[in-house]
Amino acid sequence: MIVIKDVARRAGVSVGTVSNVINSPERVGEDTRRRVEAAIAELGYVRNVHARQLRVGHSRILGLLVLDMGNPFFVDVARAAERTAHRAGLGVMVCTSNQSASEEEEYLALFAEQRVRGVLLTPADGSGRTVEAFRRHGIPFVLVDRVGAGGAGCSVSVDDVAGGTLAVRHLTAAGHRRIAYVSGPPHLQQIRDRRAGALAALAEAGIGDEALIELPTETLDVAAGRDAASRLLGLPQRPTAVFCANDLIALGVLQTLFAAGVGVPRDMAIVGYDDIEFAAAAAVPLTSVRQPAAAMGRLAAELLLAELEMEELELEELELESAGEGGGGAHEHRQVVLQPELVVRRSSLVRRGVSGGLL
Amino acid sequence: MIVIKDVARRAGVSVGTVSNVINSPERVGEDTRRRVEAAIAELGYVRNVHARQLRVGHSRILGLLVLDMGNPFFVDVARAAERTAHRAGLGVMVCTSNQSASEEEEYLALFAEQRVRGVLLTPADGSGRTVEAFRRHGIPFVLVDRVGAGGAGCSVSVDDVAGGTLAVRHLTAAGHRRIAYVSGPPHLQQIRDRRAGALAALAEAGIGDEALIELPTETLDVAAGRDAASRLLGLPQRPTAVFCANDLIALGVLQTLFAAGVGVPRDMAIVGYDDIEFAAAAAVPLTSVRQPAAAMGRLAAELLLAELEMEELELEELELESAGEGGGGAHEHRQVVLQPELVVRRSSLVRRGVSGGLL
DNA sequence: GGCGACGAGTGAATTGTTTCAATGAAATTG
DNA sequence: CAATTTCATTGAAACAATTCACTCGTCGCC
Repeated sequence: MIVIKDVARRAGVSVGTVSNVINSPERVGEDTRRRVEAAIAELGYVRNVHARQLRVGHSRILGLLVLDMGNPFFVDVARAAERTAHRAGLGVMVCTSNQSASEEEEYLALFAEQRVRGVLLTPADGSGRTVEAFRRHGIPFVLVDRVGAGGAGCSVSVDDVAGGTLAVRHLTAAGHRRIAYVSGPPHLQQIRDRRAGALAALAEAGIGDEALIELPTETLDVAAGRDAASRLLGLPQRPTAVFCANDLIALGVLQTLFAAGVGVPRDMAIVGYDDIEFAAAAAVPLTSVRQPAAAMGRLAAELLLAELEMEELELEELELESAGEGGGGAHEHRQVVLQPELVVRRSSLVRRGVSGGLL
Repeated sequence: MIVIKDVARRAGVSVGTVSNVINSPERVGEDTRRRVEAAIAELGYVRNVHARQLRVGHSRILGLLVLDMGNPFFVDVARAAERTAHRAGLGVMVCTSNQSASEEEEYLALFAEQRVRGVLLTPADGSGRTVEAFRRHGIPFVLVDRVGAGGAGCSVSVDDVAGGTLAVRHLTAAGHRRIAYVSGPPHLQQIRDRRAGALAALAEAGIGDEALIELPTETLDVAAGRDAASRLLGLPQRPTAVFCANDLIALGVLQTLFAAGVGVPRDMAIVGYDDIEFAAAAAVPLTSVRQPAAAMGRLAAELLLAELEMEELELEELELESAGEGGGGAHEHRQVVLQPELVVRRSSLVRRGVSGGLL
C-alpha cells in the first residue's frame, strides 16, 4: 500500500509538504505542488482516513439510523439528509435498526467507535434508554421523527397527534362510527401519538373511545397489514373504516380485503399514513396523511450541521482564551415540529347515497 | 474523551493488559480481567477504531454501493447483503450512486480512503472505467447485478437477456405485434441486455426489430415512467403493449395511462421488471420479471466473505513461509448467474375476445 | 536446590497522518 | 547594506490503539 512517505520520496519533498499539498495547497509553491500532485497520481496514493482522524480527533462522517429502510418514507428522509450533509462535505453512514432497540444500541455503539461527527436518529426504543446512554459519548445528535425528551437535544418531528386527528376526523365526517386502528408495535411513540389524535377526533365527533378498535402488529410492513386485515375480517362487529399506522400496512390491508371480496371504499374505507409514492399508485389510490419526509431529513441534517459549526467556534474561542464574550455563541437545542397534511384519494371516498343520507 | 490509558490507570494495569482484555480475554487472569472490565464500564470507554485500524491495517467494514435506494429492489439486495455481512461480524456502509458514474467514482474513492475490507458494487458506469480504476487499490470487490468483464472479479447477476425474452415472449404469445420498451438510461448494461432479450423474443415469433419502439428515460423512477407514458400516448401508431425496464417505471406508466383513460390491460398491456412488493399491490396488479433480490445480496456477500477468508489464509501462509503447497489455496473468481422468472398478473391478461380471435 | 516451563503482565515500538516550531532563502524596508 | 518580513519547506511530536519481546514470579520435576 502506498503511503504518504512514498509520495514524498517520489516527489523529492518531505511528508509535511505532501500533507500541505493535500490539505492547504495555497501554502505550497506552484512547481512543488505540481510535482507532488504528479507523484500522487502516478503512485495512486489514497490517504488513510484512520491515520488522519486519529490525528485530527474527529471524522467527517455522520451516522444516520432509521427505523426501516424497507419503508420508502425513511428512504426519502435518508436521501434528503444525505444530500444536505454531502453539500457540507460530510459523508453519511446509513443504517437500519429494524425497529429493534437492541439493534439500535448496536449501531449506536458502532457510531461511537467510529467517532462519527454526529448522529441523526429515529429512535426505536420508546424508553429513550439507548438515547440516554448514547448522550454521554458527547457526540451531537438530532432526533428525527420524534420530539426530544427534556429538550436535551435538537429534534425534527411531525405532529403525530394532529396526523391521527386529521385521519379520523376525515372518517367520522364521512359517517363512520366504528373504526379500526392497525397500529404497529405499541412501543413506538409515533404509534401512541397517532392513537391519541384518533381518539381526540372521535371525542370531537361525540363518539366514545370504544369506537376505535386497535389491531396491533409486530412490524410495520405490508405483511403485517395483510395479517391485520385477516383479523379485521374476523371481528364480530366489523368496522366500516380502517386507519393504518403507515402506508405499507394500508397496502397490505387493501390486498387482503380485495382478495376477500370486500370493496374499498364501498364496504371499507382506508386511510394510510406517510403518503409514500406508492400510495397514489395502489389498486385503490390511498387516502393518506402526508409527512414532509424530505423536509425532515434536510432540516435534521441542517440542525446537526449548525450544532457542529457551533462546536468548532467554541473550540476556537477556547484556544484564543478570549473569555470576554462568554457563552454568547452557545448552541441552543431546537425542537422543530412540522405539520402533516391529509391527502384524500379514492380509498376513503364516500358513496353518494350514504353521504346524502347522513346530511 | 476516555482513552485506553485512562482505563489502564483506573484498573491499575498497563495499557497492553487492557487491550488484551478487549481482544483476547483468555490471556488475562480472572481478577485482573474483572477489574479492567469494571473500569471500562465505569469510565464509559469506547475504543477508537481509527487507532485500531491504523495498527492492524484493515477495517471491519464493507462498502455497498447500489444504483438507487429509492428502488425497493436494491433495498432488498442491500438488506440481504447486510444481514450476511453482519453475521460474519462485519459492518456495512450503504451508499447510492444514483446511476451516476461520477457519484460512483466519488463513493469508491471514499471506500478506498476508509480502507474498507471489501466492496459490493452495482456499477453505474457502463464503460467499466471506474471499476477498473478501483481495482488497483487492491480492495476485493464483487459486482452485483452485472457480470464482471474478463472474469477479473466475482460477480452475481441475473440473466437479463433471459428476462427480456421472458417478458416479450409473453407479450408476443398474447398477440401483441407493436411493443414499446421504456428503457431507462442506455448506459446501463442491464438495460441493453434486456433489450437484446426482447429482440430475441421478437425474432422467435418471426417479428422484425422495428416492432420494438424504444422510449429511453433519464432515470429509472416513477416520474420517468409517467413521462414516458405521455410520449407513448403521442406516438403515431400506438403500440398495444409496454415492456418497462423496471417496476417503478411501470407504475408511472400505469398511472399516466389510467389518467388518460387508457385501459390496462384492455387497451395496453404492461410488463414490469424486478417484481418489487408494490407491483402486486398496484392499481392493476403488475405482471413482472422477478429477480431474486435477496439471494443476490446474500450470495454477493458470501462470495466476498470467501475471498476475504482466502486472503487471510494466504497472509498466514506467507508468514509461515511454508512455500511447500504453493498457490493451492488461491481464490478463484466466480461468476454466478441467476435466472429470472415471469410472474403473470392482471396488467398483461389477454381479453378473452381478442385472444380467441387470434387463435 | 537448580532448571526449565509456564502464566500473567509490562512497556516500548509501530501504524500513517497532521501540525507546528524551526530553518533557510528570498524579498522588502529603512 | 543591515535588518526585517515573508514565504516555502522540513522534521519531529502527537494521536490511540495493537503487538511482541521481555520480565517476574511460581510451580513442578529431576
